[in-house]
Amino acid sequence: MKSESRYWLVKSEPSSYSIDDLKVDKKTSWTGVRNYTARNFMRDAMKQGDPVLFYHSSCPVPGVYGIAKVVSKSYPDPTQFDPASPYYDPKATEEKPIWYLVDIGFVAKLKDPVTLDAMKKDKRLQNMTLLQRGNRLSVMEVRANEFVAIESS
DNA sequence: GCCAACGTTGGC
DNA sequence: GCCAACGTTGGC
Repeated sequence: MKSESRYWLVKSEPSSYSIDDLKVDKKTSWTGVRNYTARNFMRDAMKQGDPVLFYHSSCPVPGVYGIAKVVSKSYPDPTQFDPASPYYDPKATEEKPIWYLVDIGFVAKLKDPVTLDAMKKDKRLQNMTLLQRGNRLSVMEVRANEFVAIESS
């Protein structure tokens, strides 16, 4: 029996990694997430094939710029073991990793991004986690209807 | 560059 | 286990 997909949103600063970078790379490992809630989503809940909204943050026009999908099972984030990496975590060991990630694959770039401003004005999106006050999660779940509303707009 | 909101750390 | 201090995020 095939399980239902869940829907996700990942944030990235386009100056460090944009939807155009993902289009070129085809897929990338989502390294550097150092928040337990976001880690738990990647480690425990994100499954291969799950659709993902690709959100650009900290840029002139924040918003959803593309569609991606989960293309791997979860596995330990290798940057936690690398002393040269800004994401190095001295408390993590190969035997007892702390941080997990999934690979994200390119699906499509939106012809017109769905801007944060437009999302705030869309009645269908009022309950989105992204729009809740003070939310800073870099990986979060999206409801199916919200995903469709954004993908098809 | 400012600042509100939030997560994490560490002293007690 | 509390909570103040600190660091980070991210929109503006």
